[in-house]
Amino acid sequence: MFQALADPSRRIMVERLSRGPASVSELAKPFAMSLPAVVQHLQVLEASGLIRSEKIGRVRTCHIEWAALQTAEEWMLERRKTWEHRLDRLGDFLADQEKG
Amino acid sequence: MFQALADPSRRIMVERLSRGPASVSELAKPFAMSLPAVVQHLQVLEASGLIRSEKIGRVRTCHIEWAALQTAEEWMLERRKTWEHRLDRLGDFLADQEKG
DNA sequence: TTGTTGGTTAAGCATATGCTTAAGTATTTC
DNA sequence: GAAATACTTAAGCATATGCTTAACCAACAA
Repeated sequence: MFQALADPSRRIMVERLSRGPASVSELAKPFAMSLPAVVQHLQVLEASGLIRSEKIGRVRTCHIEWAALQTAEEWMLERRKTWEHRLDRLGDFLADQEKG
Repeated sequence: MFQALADPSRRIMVERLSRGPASVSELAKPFAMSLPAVVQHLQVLEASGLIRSEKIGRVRTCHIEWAALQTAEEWMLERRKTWEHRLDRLGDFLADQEKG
């Protein structure tokens, strides 16, 4: 999932999709690359769970799967919590030093 | 930066460092890979701004650069805000439909 | 001063990644 | 039904990535 977000083009696609669903060719517009390349990126995003897509007629529509993005956000949060907890303990230690 | 977090080994290193600073060999312990491999990972992390390190005597100590992790977290947040804003507008639209 | 520890440099290698072109296949639209 | 649209499949290719081994260097420690 972090892997999927590692590529700048894919992040742009996610940004676009956070503004609402879009078709493959719509997503391809801002890029100079070929359509198959775009589709490959979308496959990576879909495999990672970050987006979902369904095909109606001949157009495939993609949309964000919010839950997945939340997972990544939670990982960050978890790191920060640990970090802050550590700083708290350090603060307690320093306060104890002062007292004692 | 997302690129740096894309690798599982590097994420484990960041997790370890969120619990406090550590030396290179300390960070290497949980891994089966060679020391140069670990150092290469640390170089990627440092280049991305996620960690910093300084060498004292012969031991290099690494610690998290919190600001960078925050940047990634903010990106996620930004996506969610856009998404929620979109849902709000959709809600307004539906409410208007109901009234009209 | 000799060895050990902690890390660094350099070279090489296998696989993964991001892209391309060329040739399909369904669906509309005219 | 012919042409255009919206992808899809397949093959190939250049570069990046993650790792290895082998040698090296600096700082302690015995």
